[in-house]
This record gives sequence, structure tokens and C-alpha cells, in this order.
Amino acid sequence: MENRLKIYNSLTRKEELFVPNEEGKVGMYTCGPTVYHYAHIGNLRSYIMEDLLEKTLRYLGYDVRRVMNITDVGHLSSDADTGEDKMLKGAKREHKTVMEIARFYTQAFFEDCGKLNIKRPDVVEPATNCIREFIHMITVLLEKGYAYEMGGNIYFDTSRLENYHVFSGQDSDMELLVGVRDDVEEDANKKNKSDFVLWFTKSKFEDQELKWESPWGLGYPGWHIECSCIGIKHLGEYMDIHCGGVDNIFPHHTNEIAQSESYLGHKWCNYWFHVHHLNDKAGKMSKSKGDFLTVSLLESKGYDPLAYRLFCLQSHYRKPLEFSYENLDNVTSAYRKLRRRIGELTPEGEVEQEKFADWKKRFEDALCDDLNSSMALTVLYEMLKADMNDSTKRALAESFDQVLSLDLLAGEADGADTVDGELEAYVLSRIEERAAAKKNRDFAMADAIRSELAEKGILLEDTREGVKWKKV
RNA sequence: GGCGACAUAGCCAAGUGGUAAGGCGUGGGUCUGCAACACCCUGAUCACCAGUUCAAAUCUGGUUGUCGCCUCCA
Repeated sequence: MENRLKIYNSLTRKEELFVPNEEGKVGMYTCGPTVYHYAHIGNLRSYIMEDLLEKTLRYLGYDVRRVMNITDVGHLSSDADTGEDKMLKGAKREHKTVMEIARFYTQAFFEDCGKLNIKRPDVVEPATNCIREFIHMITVLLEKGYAYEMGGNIYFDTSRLENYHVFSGQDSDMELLVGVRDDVEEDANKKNKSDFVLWFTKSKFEDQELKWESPWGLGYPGWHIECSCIGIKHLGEYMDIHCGGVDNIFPHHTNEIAQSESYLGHKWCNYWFHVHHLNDKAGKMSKSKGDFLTVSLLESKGYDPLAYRLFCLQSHYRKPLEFSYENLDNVTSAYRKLRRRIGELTPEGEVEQEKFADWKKRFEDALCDDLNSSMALTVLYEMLKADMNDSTKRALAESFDQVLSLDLLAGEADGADTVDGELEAYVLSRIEERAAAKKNRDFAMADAIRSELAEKGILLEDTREGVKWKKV
């Protein structure tokens, strides 16, 4: 097959033609959530855009295998063995065990993803499932001399690498710059400032719940080792694309590359895909400051989660995006109109194959241009305006939706699905009475019926095709 | 202090050398008993300054502003 997708590669800092290791097949890895709390919509932006990448690859015909880890242990709030494990913090907060917390928030995460039409990765692997693999990898790194033991912990020795800071223009000078931030606590055990922990046995906080036996004593893994291990476990020694939020570039992805390539002895992953942040007026959205915006919160305010998906798709994944309710209102309105418009397409006539192929190509071209989702949406709008029969438009919308995943064909709910038969019969009879009243020009009666139904949550609308109603 | 990104109409946003896509909103109109829907019409010279060029939002240099990373973060 022809490789057409151009994608920005953080590693080379250039847009490149995507060429997988094996023709037609893609091994894709995504850094999953640390399941200590709900995901906020900023976290979810990354997963939406990664979902777009995965679906674009599938749409273009690639056989994609996607792997995601679940961080359920070993993610300290500081890497210097001083912070508290995030999982443990969550458990304390809610008076539950770490495993209960992990299970609960893992499920919550996938529920949120479901609402946003984010496809579940082919493989989802919790870190606690792979302790044996972590130990193996660390053992090999020690044997090869890339790691050392100090003060009870195992560290990766970054001085063994010629090019540790693979992503940035920063190089060894970095050494001088680390620690500029006041709040960075340093671990005296490290030989080099950029070294990082592979395995902890000594922890300053004693109540770490999850510990495993290892050649170096009872302990638990460092944060970075899991993604390397899980990636290699399920995708082999050569990975095509590794995804994550931009904030993962350093130190997480930098460290992943360091340990993976030292372990494997060769280049590991060719393309690095990083999604930029969702900000609010105050800047970067986070769980510790400002509003904690979750999918459930948006729903409770009456927003459709898919309107948020459209909100993300309207923008480019490599641009910071600012969230505000004003913007979301804009998009909600656009989303409602778009669905209604597509829902009104009547599937009559044959699909015009030539035009179908032509518009499909235009849609693919937009996506192939470094996932220009905004342009892809424009293609959708232009397609709807183009000179074609409804069947063709409908078929195209359905096709595009394989990637966009906006439930474009769902149209406006007509109410019948969600309302029981008795109420439906009543509503229909009232609509008839109203029609009769209108015929007699008794508009007072007609309006009275309409407001009575409105109080029951039934909204009426007179369209050219007759009265439409829906329950809200 | 170091590294990096971004700056296009009220809002979101495309466009990387040839006189500014698209969406939402606004205003006007058609339709309608009214409302809603739908449809039509409606808007910017691209942060600022200097330069390169026949030609720049698009290239170069500078200025300003916003944001991110520099061991919690998607």
C-alpha cells in the first residue's frame, strides 16, 4: 500500500512521511492514565487526538495494533524518592486500598473514553501485571552497565549515553541547568543529576502498599520502566509510533528511550506523536488548580460529550487549545446543526461512486496533512453543500465518521426510542389536537398544548415535513 | 537563567510567496399564526517594526505579548 500520511515527529522536529517498519502494519503505543483520580478533559484531549491518529491509520488501510498501559503503581509525585506515590495518595484520600482505587478509576477512565467515542486500545495492560518483565529489563540494564545500585535503589546511568536529551536542543549543558527550579528536591544517591530510578527498595515513606520481591530486595518499580517494558512486551523490539501529551517528552519519554534502546541495543521507536495542552484562561489545566473539569461535569451542565470531541477536532493537535464555556457553546450549536443536517439526508438513489471516491480522497488528504482535522471538518461541510444526491452524501458522512466518530448519522433523537409507548401515544394525540386547533386558527389552544407538552419536557417543532418532537 | 511553541474577524479556526477556507455568533431578509428549524445575504489585509521580492499573513532580522518544558502532570 501507498504511504500517504505525513506526521510531525517530535524526535526529528519535522513533518515526515509515515513509513511503518512492516508494510501495512502499525505498532502504536500510548501512555495511559495514572488511575488515581478522574481524568479531566485536558487529559482526554490527548486520547481524543490519539484516537484520531489511530482511526486515520485504519481508514488509510493500515493494520493497527495499539497498546496502552495503566499506571497503577510507581508514579511518585517526585522522582527523588521524596514524594508520595500518587496511587497511595488517592487511596488515602478515599480510605480505600490502592487496588480498589486503581480498579475504580480505570473503569471510570474507559467510561469517559466511551462517551467520547474513543476506541479502546487492542491491548490494555496495568503496570502491576508486568513486575516480572520490569525486573528482567532492569537486570539486563545492570548487566550491560547502564544501571547501578545506590542506597538501596537501582538507577539508570544517563552518563553512559552520548545523546540523552534526544528531543530537545538541550544537551549536556543541561547538567548545569537542572535544579534551577527551587522546588526540585535532589536525590543524593544519584551519580548524575539526570539519572532516574528504575527500582525502589528504600522509600522514605513506609506505608507503600504494593511491594514485590526482586533481586535487590522488596520494592516497587520506577515510573518510566513500565512504558518501555509494556511496549516491548506487546509490540516487539521495533515500535512505529509512541504517543503522549507534550509534558511527557521530558522526562518520561526521554527516559523511556534511554532505557529501551540501552536494553535493546538498537533504535526503538521511529515516530513520536505529542498532543499539546488544553488550557483555560489561567494556563495549563491541571488537577491541582482551577476547575476540575471532567466529562461528568460537562454532562451535568447539559453538554454532549461528543460536542467536546468536536471542540477538539476543530483545532490542531499541535496547537494549545483554550477551553471556555463560550467556546463549547459555540461548538455545541455547530454540532447540533451538523447532525440535524446529516440526519435529514434522505437515502434515496444510488451512491455516485466517482464522487464518493473523489470526496473520500479529499478527506484523506486533509488527514494525511499532519492530521489537519480542522480541514477534514471543512471537507465534510463542503461535501454536504456539493452537487450530489443524498445517498452519496450520507454514505460519505458515514465513511468520514469512521474517523471523526461524532455519531453523525444518529441525527436528532426523535424521542420515540426513549419514551414509553403510553407517553408516546399521548403526545401523538395532543399533537393531533394541536393540528386541529391550528386548522381552526385557534392559536391560543395550539400554544396551550405546546406549552403543556413543554412542561412535560416534550418540545414541538413545526417543520416543512410536519411536526417533530423530542424529549429533553 | 536555558530550551521551545504560538500571535489571522466577537469566538473557534484553515491557509507557509501571487491580492484571506470553513464553522459558531451578530445584523438584515425569505418562510411561518407565533416560536423554532431551514434557506439567502452580511464581516478581517493577517500583533508591531524593518528588510528580501515584481509580489509576503506566508521568507529574514528585531520588538512586544501569551503559553509550555527544565524530574507531579495528557
